[in-house]
Amino acid sequence: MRQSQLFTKTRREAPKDEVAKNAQLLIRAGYVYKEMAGVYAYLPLGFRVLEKIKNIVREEMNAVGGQEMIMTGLQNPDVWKKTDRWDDEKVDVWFKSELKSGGEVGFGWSHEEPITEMMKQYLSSYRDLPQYVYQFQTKLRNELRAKSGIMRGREFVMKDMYSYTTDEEAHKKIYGSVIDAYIRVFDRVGLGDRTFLTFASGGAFTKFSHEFQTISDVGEDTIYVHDAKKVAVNKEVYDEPVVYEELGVKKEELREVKAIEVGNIFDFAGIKSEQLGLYYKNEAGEEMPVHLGSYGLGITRLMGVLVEIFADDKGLVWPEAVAPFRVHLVQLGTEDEVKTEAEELYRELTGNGVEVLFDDRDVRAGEKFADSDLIGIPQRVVVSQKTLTEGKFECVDRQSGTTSHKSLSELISYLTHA
RNA sequence: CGGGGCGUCGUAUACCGGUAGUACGCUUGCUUUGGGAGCAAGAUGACCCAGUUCGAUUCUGGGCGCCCCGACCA
Repeated sequence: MRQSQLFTKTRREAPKDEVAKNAQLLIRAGYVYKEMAGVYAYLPLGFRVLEKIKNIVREEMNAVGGQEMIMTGLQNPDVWKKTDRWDDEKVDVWFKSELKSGGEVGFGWSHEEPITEMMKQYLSSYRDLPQYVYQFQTKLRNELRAKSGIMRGREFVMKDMYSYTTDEEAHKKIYGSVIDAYIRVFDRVGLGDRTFLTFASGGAFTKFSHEFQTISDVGEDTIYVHDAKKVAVNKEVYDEPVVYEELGVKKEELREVKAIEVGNIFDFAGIKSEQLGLYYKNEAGEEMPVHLGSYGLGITRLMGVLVEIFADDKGLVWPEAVAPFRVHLVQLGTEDEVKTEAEELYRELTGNGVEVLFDDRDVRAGEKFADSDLIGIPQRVVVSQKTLTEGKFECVDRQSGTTSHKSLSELISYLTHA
């Protein structure tokens, strides 16, 4: 993409009321636009990052047998009444509205009820099971207080998967597979070494749930990590001896850190199915509740976490797997030779499947470099008289700052194989 | 929801009970071109409502919005 055609612009300063690093940088670099408190639009650059993250998650969910679909944003109150979660006293994040034709609707803050209700149409025999379905949905939550930029908004994108299985045993199998899939997701986006499978409170349904917590000072949670075993315990269940039995670790071996929840997986067992009436017939013809598991992963929050963890004092630094582009091609100067070479390189790279943001604007070098640093694309390739005289291009790694001079063929092989 | 803070061109930031200034951005022109350029000329602003006052962007009250701390976050 040509930067001269990108409608967003970078800014020198962040709006004064944005304090969160993720919001400051994402707004300054033109990735997001704040519509209102806790509600952000994702502009072309931000959209590309989201899509990169989603595609990684999508691949991993498909790999464990997930079937992608999409539920509705508007929800039927009747479904939630069956599980006693329509009442504002029970769920305090509801957005609700009235239909002009009469009656109420809810705005989806979660989807396990509607999906399970829907599944009654399709699951009736053990032969229909197991099924794993997932979606990327915009969740709407009437949070009392939005905060931390895109980390905790009233509107955010989440991947939620649901597993429908015959029994505990089948459930455990997929549950374990999803844990592995999540670990791969966090590895792939570059957070593997600081993201921990964490024991947490199970709420009303089970004794424990599992969270995926990424160590970060901006986190809202306190967890206790066991580095060798790569597991952790959330403070909320820290004192329960059962945890240590399950984990097989000693309390003294843990260290306390701040962390942010990026995923949460949950075992509903048969409870929700019983409430909603989702039963199947087993081989003996007996009616059994379908065993439900729920697997959330915050897509937009993950993007915020990546900003918080990798950004430096010059701006964003994207891990390659989620960067909006692979290469920031920067043309310096407007001489014919430079222009021709830059255009040629742009064609060559895109022709070889490399995603390129081409800064073809007629602005000064300092501004281009500053913008390039701020936008945070992994590789910067500079085309200028300075290196053209030796037939080379300057290549700068955003994260390390390492600079090298490469010929066209070296550059293409470097960018297409690395 | 409890507590605190803040609303001035697009952004940031001054000042003031009496013509609202600066920087960046934007428009036009010339120069400049490897780390957010220079000169010149422009365009653009007081969140809303009420009160006090000869006069309110400024003071008072209410509303709305935004941020932070806490609570909340199956």
